[in-house]
Amino acid sequence: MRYWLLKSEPHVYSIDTLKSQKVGTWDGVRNYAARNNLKAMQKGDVAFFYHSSTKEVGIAGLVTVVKEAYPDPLQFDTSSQYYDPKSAATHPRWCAVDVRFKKKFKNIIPLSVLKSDRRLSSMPLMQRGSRLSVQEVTKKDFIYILKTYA
DNA sequence: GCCAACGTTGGC
DNA sequence: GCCAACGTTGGC
Repeated sequence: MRYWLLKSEPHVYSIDTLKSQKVGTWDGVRNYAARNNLKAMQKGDVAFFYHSSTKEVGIAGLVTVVKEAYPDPLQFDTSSQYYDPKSAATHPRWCAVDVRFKKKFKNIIPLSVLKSDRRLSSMPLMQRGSRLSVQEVTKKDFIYILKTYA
């Protein structure tokens, strides 16, 4: 079992949206490193739902992976902003996973709080310029964050 | 295959 | 809105 962090801009897709859907599709990832992480996710893995580019930047809650990587339908949808003309149906370039809502924290765990915790300084999230939207989190860091801040 | 230009991400 | 970081594109 592995642990992850999934970034989303809440005005596009928020934890509240997922909560009302119960199960949602994590699609639109168009970065190879992030995609490779999506592919590595397994059913039952747990991930932080992270809100980016918003007033309250930070970890909003928890999700579980319910469907492992499959071709992201949006890459073939010419009306989607995620359409990729270079992706062939026979060799899809991008993938999506399905996640189930697990928990919304009472309060978002702010990025600023995580950054001020020296124990977490090695997390990719803390590195300047780290833009990866799908990151792996070590078990140790994941449990520590849950216990300490959630 | 190099590398400059350009685009995007995302915190602040 | 600024700007640093970094991925992608495309000319050569």
